[in-house]
Amino acid sequence: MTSVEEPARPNGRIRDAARTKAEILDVATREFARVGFAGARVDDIAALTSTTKRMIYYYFGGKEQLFTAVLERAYGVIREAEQGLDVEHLDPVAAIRRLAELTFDHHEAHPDFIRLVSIENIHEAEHIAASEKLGRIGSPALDVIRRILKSGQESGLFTADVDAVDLHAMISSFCFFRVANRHTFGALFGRDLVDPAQREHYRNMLGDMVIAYLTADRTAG
Amino acid sequence: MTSVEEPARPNGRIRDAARTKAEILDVATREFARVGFAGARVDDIAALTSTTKRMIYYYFGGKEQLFTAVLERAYGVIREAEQGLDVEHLDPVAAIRRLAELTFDHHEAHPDFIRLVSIENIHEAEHIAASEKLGRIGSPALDVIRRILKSGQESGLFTADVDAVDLHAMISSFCFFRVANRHTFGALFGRDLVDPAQREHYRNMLGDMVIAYLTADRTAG
DNA sequence: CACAATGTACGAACTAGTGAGTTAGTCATA
DNA sequence: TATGACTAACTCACTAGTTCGTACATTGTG
Repeated sequence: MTSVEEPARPNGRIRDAARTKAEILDVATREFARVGFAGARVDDIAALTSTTKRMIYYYFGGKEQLFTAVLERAYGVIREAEQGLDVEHLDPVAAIRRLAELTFDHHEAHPDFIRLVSIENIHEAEHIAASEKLGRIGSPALDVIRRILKSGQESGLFTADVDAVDLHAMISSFCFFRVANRHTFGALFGRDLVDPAQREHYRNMLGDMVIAYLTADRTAG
Repeated sequence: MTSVEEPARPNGRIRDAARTKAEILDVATREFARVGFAGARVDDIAALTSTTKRMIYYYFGGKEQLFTAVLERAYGVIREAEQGLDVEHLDPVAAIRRLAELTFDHHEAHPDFIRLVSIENIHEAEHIAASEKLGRIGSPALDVIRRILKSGQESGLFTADVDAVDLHAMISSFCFFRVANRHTFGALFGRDLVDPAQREHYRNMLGDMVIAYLTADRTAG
């Protein structure tokens, strides 16, 4: 998330378009994540900024476009995290585990992002579809998975028939569910999946699961 | 007048409280699942029924309680499906796979339920918390998992340190994500996780993953 | 000055919820 | 079985309060 404390302005410039836009995005991210798109109020978002509602319309055009801008930035953050991943020097097993843990850590650290994605799915990804920016971004994680998978399969460590997108879905499933469904799961089963005391346990469980799947003998029917 | 306590009016059902309530619940389920709690309009729900908005307030008290009633019924459906599960005669590996497939099938067959759960998580499970009915229901699936797990661990087929709630979370993760995040995943990675042609593939993948995890050798660090 | 950036005030449309009255079905009793 | 009291089920019209969006005025800055 871009921080509000922007470039140290020597003289306190009152007018700063970039800062105003960033502040609106910060607040809107929090509000949309908190109560959803329909639940969020443009007036409330404006009130939580140091500017006015007029600026939201001036810079973003409307509530819908504001939400799209929020999504674009949120996806940008995870893409950046994935890009910073360096696993080329690791063996395939360790590399996959490291990648899974990156997803695990990112999802845990960004519950607002998880909520936004849940919300966007309720809206059948219409904002992603409407966004040029989001339409054509790939996923660095996917590229990494492809490379690790290939290397692992060539060396015979991994079973041959595993697809990169599928593996990404598997890893995301676990990490996403743990954060997204924390509340219903906790209420129904009395267990907080995001309890800090259980963090290492679930982090290991994810890695174990993925590695077990990748290295399992699948001959038995 | 042979007064049967069943109001068995074959078709002349002008006034039928049970029917009216059920119809409201049906429509409300669809609407809440479609556009979320805040996005749903009581007037719209009423318009989609053959009764009036006043009846919603008459029977349910308000929008919030209507949503809770919708959730209660939706959770009841999956509980029933779980209750119908008969895996006692199977060996642990087959039993776990069968259970996982039941979850897989139910989630796929009830996307509205998945959406409602997503929505309820955005609301931090406040309706579940407010519901007496939902507060004290257990999960038949969990009981089944406990029994299978114990048997599998005693016979040495499964690794010893796996917990039933954790395994349930793992299975649910995969099944839930596939349906809930279908749209964003599809938009970003160009793959429809609920494509009928891929159904068997993902169904097998789930079983393979769970069994691999349960039977993996976890000695290597 | 020109124009980007910002603030104020307002309104049309919407939205959850209600007040008040009506009709259909039940039941006790003569 | 006819009648009238009673109540659950239902209809209609209304309102108080929101909510998104905008017209218009103003201010700071290069």
